[in-house]
Formats: sequence, structure tokens, C-alpha cells
Amino acid sequence: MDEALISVDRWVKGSQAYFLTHLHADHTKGLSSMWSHGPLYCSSFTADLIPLKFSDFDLSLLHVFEIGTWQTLNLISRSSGAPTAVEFIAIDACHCPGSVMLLFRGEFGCMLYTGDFRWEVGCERAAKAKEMLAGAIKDDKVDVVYLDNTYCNPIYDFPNRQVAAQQIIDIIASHPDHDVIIGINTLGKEDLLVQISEALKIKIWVWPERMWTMDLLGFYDNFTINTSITRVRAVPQYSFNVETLEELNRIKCPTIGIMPSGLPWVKKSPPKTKSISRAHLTARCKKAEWSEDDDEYEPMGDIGPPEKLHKYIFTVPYSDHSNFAEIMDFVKLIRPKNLKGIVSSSSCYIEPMYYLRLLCQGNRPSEVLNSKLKRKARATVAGSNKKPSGSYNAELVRKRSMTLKARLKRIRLSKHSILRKVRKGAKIPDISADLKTDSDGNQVE
DNA sequence: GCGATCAGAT
DNA sequence: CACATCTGATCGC
Repeated sequence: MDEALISVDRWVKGSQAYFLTHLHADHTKGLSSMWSHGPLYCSSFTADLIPLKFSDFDLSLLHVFEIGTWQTLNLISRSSGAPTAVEFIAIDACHCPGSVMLLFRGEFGCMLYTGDFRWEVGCERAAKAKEMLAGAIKDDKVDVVYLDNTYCNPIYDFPNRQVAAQQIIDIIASHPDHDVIIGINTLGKEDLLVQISEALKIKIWVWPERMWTMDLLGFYDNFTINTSITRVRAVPQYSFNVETLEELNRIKCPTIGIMPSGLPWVKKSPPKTKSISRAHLTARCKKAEWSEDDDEYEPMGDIGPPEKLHKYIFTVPYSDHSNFAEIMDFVKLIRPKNLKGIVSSSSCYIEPMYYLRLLCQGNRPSEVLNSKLKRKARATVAGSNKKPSGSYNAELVRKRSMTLKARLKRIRLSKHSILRKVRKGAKIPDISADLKTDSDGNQVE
């Protein structure tokens, strides 16, 4: 098996230390209540949540690190068998509560694993994190960055979370006589909900397990588990669908749904691409091909939605991952010698180096051209879930809008409802054995 | 019956 | 098409 000195968000036997950047399911595949492969290092908040997600987890294996403090691990070198020291420091990733990026120094060099992150321009918290990271790197050179490349493609352009949150607040405020349901996951988007709660001076309903998380975060006053005292409810995104909305409107009361996230926010053509004109692309993206209710379709503005996907549903581009511009800023700050993506399942997947090589160390334009040609040659034999597309591609955009339409149809046909999902006392899952994502770049050495 | 894993849905 | 999550089938024990 591919063993490593230490592993980050990777739970294969054989490492001497394991790091968890945050507690989303796609980063804990392989972690379970019976974890016993080695010490697990994580942030304090993540450690608080682990027993909720993994009941019976052996807490003696948990090692909580402080954000912004260097620590040393004394390990055994896999190559020489001699003692070897690894230093690490965690930095706020601003992705979800407890999320961190990790900087390591050891015999393997200097390595930065971003985990999932969003560092927005103008965000004070991100600015502090940025400063902290720069201070930790100092004059050192980062040999490799393992990057949250979820939206590492110029087609992904969406506003910061502050703007998106205000859009959501405006939608709710403009529907004063409606109930509102907002789709969220088991962790993340708490700041959005608090912002809504405070702007509208209203408590937000969450399901009981979610309330524990809110309590842990100290948001006692913004949330409730009593449905009768509020018109705004946050529900599992998984249970959020058209049929639910139609059902609520039919048998309960006028209700709108808001999906903070949910769609690829394709807005503009990448620079210097001849394969498709900007006008053509824009037309494709704005065309209401996926809306079956033509009279209800509202075209996107330049900064993006609120977009109406359905009579009762608004989608708003609220993302906990950095957009392309933010990723560029990040790489410019670090200027690593090498860059690897940690997400390989995106249909828009492009090796981060394709767009960002110029921002890294020791790369000249001629090398960029060279690498483009090589990549094109390689694309045809690329494996399983990686779907590299060396240049921007009109076909890709066409497929996207078609599948959006297909997706809406699927939702309409769905026979599942929220009523089934929001059952009380649902077990905390031991393991989510799903997603065959194969993040190559999540181990050291 | 249970955990681990995968496929598929949402 | 995104992310993250959940259900259910299958396999090995």
C-alpha cells in the first residue's frame, strides 16, 4: 500500500501521524469510530465534533493543535530508519468551523496542504490567516502546495460570501409572508445563518444534531429547534428538493427555498482563448435552457444570481471554496516550486499548474507553452475520474446547461421528501463509505 | 448481523 | 455541472 510518513485527510494504514483539516465527509473517508492506525492531529473545534460524528472514537488518539503555533513531531525516517523531526503549523482555512491548512517542514522539504479553504479579499479573518502563514513561511521556499483546486478554472467567478449573504437576506426580506427553507450540510455555512438571523432579527430553526454544533460554536441565541417560533428553517441540503417545496406550498403555507451554493457559477471566458468567443459563451450561460418555467427565469447579472431555478427555489453563489481569482492571489503569495490539486473529480478539472505556473517559482513563458503541449498529448490517456481539458471548450459549456436541465427534471421526478430525512435521533454515521475520489496529493513523503 | 466498500441518487 | 451527504446493494467475515 502507498504508505507515507504522515498523512493529511488520508486514512491509509502505515503513517506515523494523521492530520485532519476539517470534518467534512469527503475528507474522512476511511476514518471511523474504530480508528486505531495512529495519532490524529486536528484543531480544537474539530476534536469537539469528532465524538459526535464518530461515537466511541478512541479519544486518547486525538491530539489538538493550536492555530498559529509550531509543533514538532519526532518520527522515524522511512528511508533511513533514523529519528527525524517534522515541524508543523496550522492556519485558519476559513472554509468551515475548525478548518485549517497545514504547513510542514521536514526531511521531505517544506510543504503546504491547504485543505479546503476560502480566503476572500476584504475578509479580516482571511487577512489575519494570510499574515500568519506568511510569517510562518518567512524566507523559506515552499517546495509543494497541495491546493484546494475545486474552482481552479477561470470560468469560476463568483462574489464573496458577504455579498452572497446579503443577496439571501434580500430574498428573505422580500418574501415577508413566506416560510423559508435553506439547504445546508452537517457542517459549514454557520456564519451565513448567523448573519441572516441578525439582519432579520429572527431565530433560525435547525435540526437537533445541528443545534449541538451551533451550541458548540456559542450561537445560542440565533437558532432554535422549535419550528413554531420561526418562519426560517435550515434543512439538510440532501433533503431539499422541488417536491418538498411544492408539497409545503400545497399543504402548509407559501414557502420558498434557498440553496446557498448548488450550481457552477460559470460567468466568463478564460483569458486568451480562441476556441470560443466571450459573447458566445455568455449567451450559452445566460440562456435559460435549464429552466422549464420560462416566464420565471431571471438572467444572471454580472456579479451573479440570485437566480431562480424554479418557481419556489433561489440559488445563490455562496461558496466555501475560493474562486479562481482568490486561488491566483493565494498562489502568488506562496509562489511554491510545485503545485498539486487535491480535488480530482471536477469535470472542469485542470491541473493547477496549467493556469498558475506563471505564479510559481522559476517558470518562464516558454515553459508554459511547452507544458501545454505535453498536457494535450497526455489528455487522451488520462485516467478515471480526472477529465483534463487543456483548453476551454464550448462543448463543456453546452453539456453543463443540458445537465442542469436534466438535473431539474430529476428533482421534479423525485419521490423522496424532506419528511423522510429529518427524522429525529438519526445516528451519527460511523463512516460514510462513499465517493471514490482519489486525491493523489494528500500524503507526505 | 456487521463493517467496509461501492454505486447511485439528491 | 458543483460539494457533501445519504441510501442501499454487495462482499467478506
